[in-house]
Amino acid sequence: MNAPHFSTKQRILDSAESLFARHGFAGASLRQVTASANVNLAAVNYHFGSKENLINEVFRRRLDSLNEERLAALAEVLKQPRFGLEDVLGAFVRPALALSMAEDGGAGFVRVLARAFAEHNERLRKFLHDNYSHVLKQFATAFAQVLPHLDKQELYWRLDIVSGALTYAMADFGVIKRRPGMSELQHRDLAAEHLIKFAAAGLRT
Amino acid sequence: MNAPHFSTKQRILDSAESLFARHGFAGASLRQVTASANVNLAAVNYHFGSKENLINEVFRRRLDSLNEERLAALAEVLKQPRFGLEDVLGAFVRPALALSMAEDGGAGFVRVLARAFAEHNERLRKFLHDNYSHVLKQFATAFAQVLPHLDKQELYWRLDIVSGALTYAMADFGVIKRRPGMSELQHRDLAAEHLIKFAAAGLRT
DNA sequence: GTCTATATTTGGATAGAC
DNA sequence: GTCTATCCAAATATAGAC
Repeated sequence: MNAPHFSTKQRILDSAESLFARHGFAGASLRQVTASANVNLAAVNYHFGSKENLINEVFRRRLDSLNEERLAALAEVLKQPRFGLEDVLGAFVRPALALSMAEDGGAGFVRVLARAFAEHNERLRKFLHDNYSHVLKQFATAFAQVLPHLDKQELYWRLDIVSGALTYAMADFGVIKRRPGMSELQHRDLAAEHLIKFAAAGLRT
Repeated sequence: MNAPHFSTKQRILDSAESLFARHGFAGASLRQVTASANVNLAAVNYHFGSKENLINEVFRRRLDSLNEERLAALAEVLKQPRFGLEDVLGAFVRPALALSMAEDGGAGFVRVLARAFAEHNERLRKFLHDNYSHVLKQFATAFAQVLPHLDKQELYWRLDIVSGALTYAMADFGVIKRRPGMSELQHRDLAAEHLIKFAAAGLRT
């Protein structure tokens, strides 16, 4: 009859994610994090070594699965004989949107992601590049196929801007309440449609 | 033969703007700011009273004129017998885009603005609301005229999301180098066109 | 693996001389 | 208006008992 066990590490990650979303990486202190997680201050350094590494692990926990889902969705799209810009965008947007509307705190993480874009932090960019650049690469290849008129350099900066704007928008979408009489799924699909149309306009022309 | 005189206050504001853009409000310390401005540490509290108030003044210095320009551009639009969504968006986007491409450090400020959106900081939101809510209000009225199918609540959250995404995109546009053989003005107009199309897609439907 | 206690650094703010 | 010196709070990190 015990409550399910949540490890100290898990609780630290949950609290850190939530506090980083609300106050930023520099703005949230380890004291706030450990207090909110009901663990001892020293636990962070024991489990993660440093605040910097804790930040990395907050990203890794969600990005490993999020990016797997994105790549799986992209693989499905690529199987189709004819696919368009909206299909590729869907593979990028839908998994993140699902996360931003999840019950388990995923909404907080998307806001952390949005912060990471706004920060342009060198150290963080390096970590993300080291661990997930293959995802960006595969998407860039797919985008190049459906946007053949853009040269490589132009494509890259547009993707950078559009993914940032999209992430920002998704971070806010998590907060939007759905219309009464609309199912969770309908709400998500409608949001995805809007976002995809939004992003497509930023990439085409 | 003296170099033009820049006051201590000006230099502090310049340095603060640049450092807030790069490291965030919590991430940039007053020691960094004063060192970069070549002024004494105590000067910040003498001239501004507190770090919090320094942040406010960094915003005020640019937003007063930026928002004036936006309102003037909007007034021009409203004079026209028939105007559309793109016209209203242009009045919002073009002055900010000009700032983001200015020589005098305005690019840094647009990145500070983007951070403010990502932060969702309560105190900062209150300051911006207290000082500039009349601008948002006038634009919201104009947007309501060209988007009559959206109810008030829906319009408001869309404006919030779109203006955040736009600001994020503009912050990055400042860094984009223009194509060789394209004038400064052509480059800016092209960027504005893209951004307006981008935002229009997020608002229509 | 978790705690208390503490070392060390850094940051915001102020007092008081000039 | 500007400087030096300093106070005090808060932060990261670690040492060592349990």
